[in-house]
Amino acid sequence: MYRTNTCGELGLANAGENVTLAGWVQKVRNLGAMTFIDLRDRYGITQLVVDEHAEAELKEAADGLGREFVIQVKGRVIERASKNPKMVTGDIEVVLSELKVLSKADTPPFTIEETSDGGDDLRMKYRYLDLRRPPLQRAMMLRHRVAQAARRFLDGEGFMEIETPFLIGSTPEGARDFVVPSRMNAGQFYALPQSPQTFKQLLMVAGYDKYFQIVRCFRDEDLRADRQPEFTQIDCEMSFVEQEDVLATFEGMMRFMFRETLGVEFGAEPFRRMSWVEAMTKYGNDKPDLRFGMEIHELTGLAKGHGFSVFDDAEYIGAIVATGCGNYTRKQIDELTEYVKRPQIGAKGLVWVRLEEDGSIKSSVDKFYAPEVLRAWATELEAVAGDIIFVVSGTRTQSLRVLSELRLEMGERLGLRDRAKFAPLWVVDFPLLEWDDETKRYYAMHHPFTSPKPEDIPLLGSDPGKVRANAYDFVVNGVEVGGGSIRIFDSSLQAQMFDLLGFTPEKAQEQFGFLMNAFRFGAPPHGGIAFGFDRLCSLFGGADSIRDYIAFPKNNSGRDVMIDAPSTIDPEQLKELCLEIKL
RNA sequence: GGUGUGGUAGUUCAGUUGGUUAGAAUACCUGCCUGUCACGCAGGGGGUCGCGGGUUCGAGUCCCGUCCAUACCGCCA
Repeated sequence: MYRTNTCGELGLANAGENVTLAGWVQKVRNLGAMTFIDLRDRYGITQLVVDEHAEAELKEAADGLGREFVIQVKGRVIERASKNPKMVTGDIEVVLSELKVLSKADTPPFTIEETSDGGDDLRMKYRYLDLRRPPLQRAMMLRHRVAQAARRFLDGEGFMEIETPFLIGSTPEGARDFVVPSRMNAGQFYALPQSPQTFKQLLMVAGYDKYFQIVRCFRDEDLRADRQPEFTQIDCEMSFVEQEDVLATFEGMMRFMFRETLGVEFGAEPFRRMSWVEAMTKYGNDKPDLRFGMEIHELTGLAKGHGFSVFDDAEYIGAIVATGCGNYTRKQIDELTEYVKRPQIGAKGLVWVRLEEDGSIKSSVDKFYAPEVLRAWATELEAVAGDIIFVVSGTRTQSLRVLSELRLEMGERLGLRDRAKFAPLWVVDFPLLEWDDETKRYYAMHHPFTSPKPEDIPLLGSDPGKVRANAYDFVVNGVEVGGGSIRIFDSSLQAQMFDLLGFTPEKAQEQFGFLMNAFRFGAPPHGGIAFGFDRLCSLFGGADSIRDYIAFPKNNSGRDVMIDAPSTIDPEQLKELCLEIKL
């Protein structure tokens, strides 16, 4: 037996016991006649002591230890002479009688501590060392708990966990596929799934009316802090349901998971709902952060026609109110102006109106607007003395985007985006289609199997851009945590959708024939949702990046710097696959 | 594909207007130390200043190119 106890569990109650411990050497403190060793495993740290009574051999063994050596020790638990209240095991220590080195260790390239001295790149290269650190261990534990909570809830609701294949066919719609060459079918390729979408729909046809899977998905697109080429979804689908049934079920799941993993309760009120149009109009964004207000208001009517050509020529003029920021200095305003003028945001400028405490009004456009006009803006915006109004103009789309970014930045500056606070939201009534100017065609905003709202079906022929979908996103704190839809289960409606999306019947048959064929054999009405599991974990953990919640993530260029992948392959392998590389 | 930021000791960073032998902290090694827990004290070793080119009497520092990392934009049905 390698150990009788872990390094996190011994306390005063164990005093006097003879124990065997094993773990990694965190730190050796040699005081001359006595030596302290911090022994670490994933449960905690226990202090070992080699005292003045120790035999020379033991003393020597202790002095020969280095950081991260793996050792096994035997000794007796005693109450400490000087306790450490900062440690869980700080009341006791283990007086050693035996010490055995199980495995020596090179000096690690960075410190294995709560806060490491290593940079991101280095820690990624030695990920297995970084994973020894408490923050990463907490993250992995949180991920485990989130997964188990989801499984417990779904199992309790009668959902079955069913696996779907990773080697599937490529579909050109949507994100780029990762492809895998087939040796046995020379010249042909599998693709890795971007999601198990079509398979879960086939499972519905097969009669497994409540399915879920915590499943890896693959997308060959550029990375972000919250985007990895392989990521995990909690993928769910149900039959004989309408949108309300799906929302009710998964609102329940989210409440359960927040309660189980964080102890957060949301009260009896149902989660807030907002149409896509409302989200875009009031927040400039389809995933609004509702931890704070600061809604966008349109000023086009009030601000146009006063001789200020920037506004007079604009398609849209909109504003937000920063409460209590009327004392902003020129420097602070300039900073914000620079912020919104950055190329990623792309504002042309930022107009401000300050409502002074004495009732007067100052603005950057005083030349063009009389105080009464500015006061009318303030009334429209419900701004009061001490507030500042920021106004942005341009095209509607661009201005809303700028206002959205400005709102989030102001929320950040004013400390309104509290990580301990959670604002859940369903965004509903998404448009079914999105027009693309470049290719002059409609694309499915969600995916081509999303059903239109029944009352909007007549518009499919006349004004497809106006058709709303039975699609919904689950948003928390401005993060899109999940999304789904009620699917089309009627072959003729599906054919109409493919036609709208520019598929010829032959092309549709070629790519999605398996699904359409299946629908001919009795398809139940169905719908579902998928949650971004990594994002849920980072949301629960209060982090912006999902990388800390993935044991072995890829870096910004999609590389695994630890195993150095991707890499070239052997010419023999290429030959077997009938592939030739031309760069 | 694009924009910003960064690359100097094992590690995290500083390095002035271009100027003597490139520094600090930490880690590592040696010695001392009986209550440490960020142990302490004394000493020591450790550098292709990412790489390539250019300007200059002289480049870590300026210029050009390139590679790597990172955040974002495009992209992500």
